[in-house]
Amino acid sequence: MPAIHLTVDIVVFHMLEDELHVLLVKRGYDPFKNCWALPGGFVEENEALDDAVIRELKEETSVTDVYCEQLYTFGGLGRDPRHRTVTVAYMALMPSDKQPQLEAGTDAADASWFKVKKLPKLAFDHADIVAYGMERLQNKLEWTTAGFKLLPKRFTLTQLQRVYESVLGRELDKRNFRRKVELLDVLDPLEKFDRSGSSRPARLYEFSEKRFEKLKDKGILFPF
Amino acid sequence: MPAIHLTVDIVVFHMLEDELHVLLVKRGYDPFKNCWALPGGFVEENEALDDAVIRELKEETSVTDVYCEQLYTFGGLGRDPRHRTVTVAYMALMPSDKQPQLEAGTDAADASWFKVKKLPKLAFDHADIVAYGMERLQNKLEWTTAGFKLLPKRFTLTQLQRVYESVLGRELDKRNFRRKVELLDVLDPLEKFDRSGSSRPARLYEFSEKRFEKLKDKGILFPF
DNA sequence: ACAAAAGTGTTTTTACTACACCCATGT
DNA sequence: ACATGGGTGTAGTAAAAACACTTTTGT
Repeated sequence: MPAIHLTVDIVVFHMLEDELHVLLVKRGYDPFKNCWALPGGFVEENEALDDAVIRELKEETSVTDVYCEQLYTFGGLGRDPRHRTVTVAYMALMPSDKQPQLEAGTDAADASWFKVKKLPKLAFDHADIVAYGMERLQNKLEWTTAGFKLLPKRFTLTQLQRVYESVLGRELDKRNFRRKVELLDVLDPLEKFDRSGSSRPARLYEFSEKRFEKLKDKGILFPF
Repeated sequence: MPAIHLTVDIVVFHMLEDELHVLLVKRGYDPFKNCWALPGGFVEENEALDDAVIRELKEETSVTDVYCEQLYTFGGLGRDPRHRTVTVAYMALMPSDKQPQLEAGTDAADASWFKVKKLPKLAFDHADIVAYGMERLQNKLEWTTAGFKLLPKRFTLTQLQRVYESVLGRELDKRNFRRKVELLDVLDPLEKFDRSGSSRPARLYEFSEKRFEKLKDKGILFPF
């Protein structure tokens, strides 16, 4: 059998202060020592790919139960200067109410969040992987309910709009956005309000899985 | 290093008699001896993933220069009863004017085309892979110019419509389809006609890469 | 009272759907 | 002359885009 090393790398997206961020770890060892890179690591022999992702996420953020999705497998020669390494890239959507404890893992000296608009130089071909993840997230946003997976359980419509704006990289019209959301009919309005701002309180909403399922039954798959 | 075997499997799509077909090979060895399976094989240590696909395609069909695209990596446990095997699935679009010579490869006793509507039982999880490929092709058809890659250089509008109908699995309105194609403005009409039928000859067209590039410059990315 | 974000409708434009007949050729 | 697939236009409907003011709270 050819000695091909198999790893997973994860683009973890997270909303901080109305801006989309990505989790990076500072590498403690060569190659690319002290360089920022995506969290990830080797796949074990008796471990499914998806389980490797869950394990790595837990090791580096102590967070479980986040949405994960496979992106693409990068298998060119010369990705890793030392070995032939093929990596299966994933993205994860971490809700903004989860408080990840960024722990220095085995081969990670440090970890922190970076705005997708201002990323440092990355190790390996990880810049390509992040770009691919962004593209996927942008597409998913318009076809699926991925946007809600970046928000806490209760959120305001403006928060939701900020997710869309930050991911798509452009401003959206408030009224058209809200009409579209209302038409979708997957949000439950609450009798609670966000009073954290210094202006008129904003109504809080919850995403309703039940209503979303009804849409699918009607054949209206992803009206977003 | 964990002993994980890495393979590629390819869903080769091809139009035959106005119907979408998939290439399958009959396995000569266990596991799944005499069972139909997707063409594919092990990735070599000094070979990029994409090159492995090209090599396998050439070995089994003697065809080169076809459009290939990575689909998904299947990495669950127990896919292969003997080893831990991770496979990177690809799809290929073979134009209907390429005449593949289906050769009995090293581990393929036989090879032939099957209508996607009437597939036999497949080895491993290859049925899942074909289903995934179909889904991808259907999506690509509406957003990209993938449809043209299944046709010969010169084709009639009806041929093009048959591709769409066969991939999407439903009939389309002739006039609406033709208006949409005209609006796209990526076809060059020729002063040649297809006289193979026993009725009025149909005008032949060529896909124009130049015009397609212009669309992209205008920001109209994929109007299909 | 004022600053700051929340909330709310209408019009215009554009894309999508449905639908029926004549045309050019081979046999 | 006739059978066969090629070729063409219009009207109705639904979705998308552009656009400005009033409301409610905290300070």
